[in-house]
Amino acid sequence: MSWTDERVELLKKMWTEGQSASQIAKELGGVTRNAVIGKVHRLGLSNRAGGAAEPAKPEPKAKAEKVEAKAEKPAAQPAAEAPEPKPAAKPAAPAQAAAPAAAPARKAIIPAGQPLPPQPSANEIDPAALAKVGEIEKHSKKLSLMELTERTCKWPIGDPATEDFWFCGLPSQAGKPYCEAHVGVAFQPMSARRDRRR
DNA sequence: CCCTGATTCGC
DNA sequence: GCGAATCAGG
Repeated sequence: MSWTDERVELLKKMWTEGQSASQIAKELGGVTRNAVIGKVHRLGLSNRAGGAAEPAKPEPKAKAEKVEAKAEKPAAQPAAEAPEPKPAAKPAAPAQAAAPAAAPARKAIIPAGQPLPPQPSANEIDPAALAKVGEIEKHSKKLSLMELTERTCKWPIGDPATEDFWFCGLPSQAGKPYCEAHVGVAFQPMSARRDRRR
C-alpha cells in the first residue's frame, strides 16, 4: 500500500481526532502502526495540535542516545502554541478520593426507572474531562455487554433499561477498565458533593 | 502482557 | 519517503 492522498487525508483526520496510531493503521489497512507513526512524523503533525492537545512539553526530547554519529539539526521549529483546554494534571487520588461513578460489569438486570449508573452530574466533574468524554462518546464502539473484553472501555452509556444502551468500547489502557476519557471522569479527586446529601 | 508514541536507519 | 526494529514509557 502507498500513501495516496485519500489515505493521507484519513490519516490526518483520525490523528487529529486523537485516534491512536494502531487504530488508524487498522482502519487504513495494509500498514502497521509504525508506518502510521512514521508518516505522521514525516507530515510534521506529530504534535496533535488543532483541537485538544497535551500539556506543554518543554522537554527537548532526547531518548535514544546510543549511537551518536549524526550532526544535530539547528532547525528550531517555532511550533505554534495551541491553546490547551485540558490541564490534565490529576491529583491521582492519593488515599481516599476516587469515587468510581459507575460500576463496570454490572448485571444486565436493571429495573426501569432507576437512577442511572454513570452519567456523572456535570456539576461535580472537571469540565475539561467532561468535554473530552462528550467528544469520544460520539464515536464510541457501542459494544454490547458480551462484546466487552479485558481491553475495552467498560463505561456504560445510555439507559440500561432501553435499547439505547451500550458500552464505550474504546481501547482501554492496560489494567484500567475504562478508556482515557472515562478514566478521567470516573476517578475524581473528591469534590463538593457532600453538601448534597439527602 | 497489553498498549502508547518516538526515533533510528537500511532500504 | 518508507517502515521494521527498537526505544521509552503507561
